[in-house]
Amino acid sequence: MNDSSSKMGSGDKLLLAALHLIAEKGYNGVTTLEIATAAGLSEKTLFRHFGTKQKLLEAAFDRYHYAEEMKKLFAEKLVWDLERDLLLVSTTYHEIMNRNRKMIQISLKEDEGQLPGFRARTQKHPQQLLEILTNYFIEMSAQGKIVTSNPEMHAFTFIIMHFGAFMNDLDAQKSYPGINLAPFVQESVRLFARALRP
Amino acid sequence: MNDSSSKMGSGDKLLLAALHLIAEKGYNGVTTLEIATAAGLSEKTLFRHFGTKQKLLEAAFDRYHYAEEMKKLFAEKLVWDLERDLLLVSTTYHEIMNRNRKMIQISLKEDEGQLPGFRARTQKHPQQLLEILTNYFIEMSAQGKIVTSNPEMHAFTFIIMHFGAFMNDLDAQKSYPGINLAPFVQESVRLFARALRP
DNA sequence: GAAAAGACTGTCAGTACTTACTGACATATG
DNA sequence: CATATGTCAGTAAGTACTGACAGTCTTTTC
Repeated sequence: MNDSSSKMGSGDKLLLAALHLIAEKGYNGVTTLEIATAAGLSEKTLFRHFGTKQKLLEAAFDRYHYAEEMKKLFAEKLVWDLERDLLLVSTTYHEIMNRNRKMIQISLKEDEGQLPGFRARTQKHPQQLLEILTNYFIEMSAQGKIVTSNPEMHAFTFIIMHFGAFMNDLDAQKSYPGINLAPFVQESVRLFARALRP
Repeated sequence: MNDSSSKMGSGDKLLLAALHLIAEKGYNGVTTLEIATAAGLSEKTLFRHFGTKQKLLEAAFDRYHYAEEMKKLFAEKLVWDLERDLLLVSTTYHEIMNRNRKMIQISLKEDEGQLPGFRARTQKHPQQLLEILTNYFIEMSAQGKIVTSNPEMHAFTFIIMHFGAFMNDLDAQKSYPGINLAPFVQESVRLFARALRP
């Protein structure tokens, strides 16, 4: 049950345990004692490090939230081949979403009131991706390589589809347990490419 | 803040208030006093009706969970015209998901441990739909009306796409606030029909 | 190398607050 | 009278958080 390979400092052990447990049972569903025990430490140590339970969560968020600039990520990598680029976009999407998996779980469970700014940060990536993909579709359409009557809606459709798949995958108790991500990504990209071909 | 039109019985007022608040703040994030007050009643009345907080939630679930047999719903309505049928499937999907909106929010926030059987029931519809749509694609393919190399995966893709859109719409703080459901449904169906055309 | 100092942690007892839940009694409504 | 509700006071448990003290381990210093 314990991520704490013995080399980690106490602070990190606590942060990881907190992230793990809060993602699973919600902020109000976990006690500070539980978190400390899961980290293999005493409750006292938890408070010595972070002062309050709230600050512990905030610290965990600051420490383990990955936020790259996506535009740079794509600026050089797009090769203006539809299927190839869509595959790049979707795998990148799933990579980032997976890295922020726990964060996303938490922001789904807690309401905005108690976690100021939490949502905004977990939603940054999806929004950037939508912009990028919309512009990509517009340019591809101008180049005559695809047909899009509505670039933004199509970009949204593409991303929200992967968002759905990600959500389904997020939970141990998922709705569609038989389906894995990798083949889905492949097939969905193929499908989309077919839909947009001139 | 109050749904309680004066004609409702106390029991229902409480159930609705509970549903509303738990969906918003989570089971552990709401107190019995809050629920009772929101219903315009005293806490005592709450306990007289339901005994415990747990039973209140369970009662709310039993009372407000809509679970029709989807197969019957579609048996007569499908007309074997791809675009028309996909539109029917997706609008029906969104209708049912919307009716169970609060339930789904709750089952997302709480972990399985505390709500036995909750998940299973909110996931019943999606699973039935996948079956129906898969069989539909197989039959349509046999009739030569569409091309599907992988009917189940394509059915999954279609549904999970709408699931994603539903999730995005579920929250006040959604990731893509500019996009409405109705036009999305239209466009996504058109797109899908294009992708599967022979 | 021994000793002293400092940093980190555990134990334990305890406080203050919240919250699910109860019992006794009064009130209203039909 | 019967049923449904409100008020109020109170209990028992859980939980975030604190203070005092002791132990261990590492680092510094003579």
